[in-house]
Amino acid sequence: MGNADYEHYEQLLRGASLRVTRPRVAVLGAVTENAHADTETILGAVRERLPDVSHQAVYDSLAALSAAGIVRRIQPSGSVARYETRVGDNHHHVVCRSCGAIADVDCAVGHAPCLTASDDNGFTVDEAEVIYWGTCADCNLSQG
Amino acid sequence: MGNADYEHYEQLLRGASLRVTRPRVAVLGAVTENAHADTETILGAVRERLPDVSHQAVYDSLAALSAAGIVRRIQPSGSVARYETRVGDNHHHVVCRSCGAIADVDCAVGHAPCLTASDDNGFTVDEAEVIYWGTCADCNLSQG
DNA sequence: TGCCGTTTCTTGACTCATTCAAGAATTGGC
DNA sequence: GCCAATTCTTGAATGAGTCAAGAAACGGCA
Repeated sequence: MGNADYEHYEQLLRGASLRVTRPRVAVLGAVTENAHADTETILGAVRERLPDVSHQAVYDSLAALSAAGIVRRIQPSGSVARYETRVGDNHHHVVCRSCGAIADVDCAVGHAPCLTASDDNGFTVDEAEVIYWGTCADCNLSQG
Repeated sequence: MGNADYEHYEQLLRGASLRVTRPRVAVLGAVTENAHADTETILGAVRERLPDVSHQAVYDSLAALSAAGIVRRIQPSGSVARYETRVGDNHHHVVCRSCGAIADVDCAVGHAPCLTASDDNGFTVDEAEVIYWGTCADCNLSQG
């Protein structure tokens, strides 16, 4: 994580009116460099830089960053929480049923007809989340 | 749960080559009568009928029914597992961010263009799951 | 209808991601 | 630099879900 990165992360935090703390900057860096990583992986990555951060600080940072919309939290059924910094472009995810691998997918139709916010059952919808389930290339191979 | 119901559930189980046990029939009845209920609610409903079922039997039954495709398990981020018997019609769900309420939604475009199984990033996709996030009517009212 | 192997259920312990709580340290406005 | 507010550390607690071993129930077969 170079100095330019640090300044970029600091900007993102300040832009969201969040205090710039070392754990938060490190968490943001770790999520950027480890798309779709779970909390434990992020904790490990953060500790390479700040060996003494508590797991709670990482949980708190992830919660603050998620609430601010700087990172996005995803949690497919049966998985622990995972995080990514690609936000605001309404992309979706493919999840491997076999090994849990996750990859990004742009909406096949571009402007997301399924995803139009509408009024259903009295609900006011503001977001649509799509998860594609299947098998990744590696698992396809190893299973014949 | 009348006798006709019982026979219907029994048929479903046998049709999937599952043994017909009292816990399974009761679980299937409970899920049918409590769409989108979580495991604890289902356990409660089952115990009205079979006061001594173990929670493990309910977990096992739900797993067997899910694996057989008789019930569908859904688990929006931040929620515990929930179950429904409406299967095979590729419908989706709206989830209230405020109270967690869930309602069914048919795909707006009918034949689900976003949901076409395709080959992305080397993944073989076999299912697409859509969750709409928003606020339910009750929560809209109480929040102004 | 009764027997037997297999599956399922009961009981109870256990896991582990996540949350809670209290006090210490850090941040940033003044 | 100072101070109030926020965030971090430490350590315990929560709770959905899983694991394991033995008992009971299911259903194919005689």
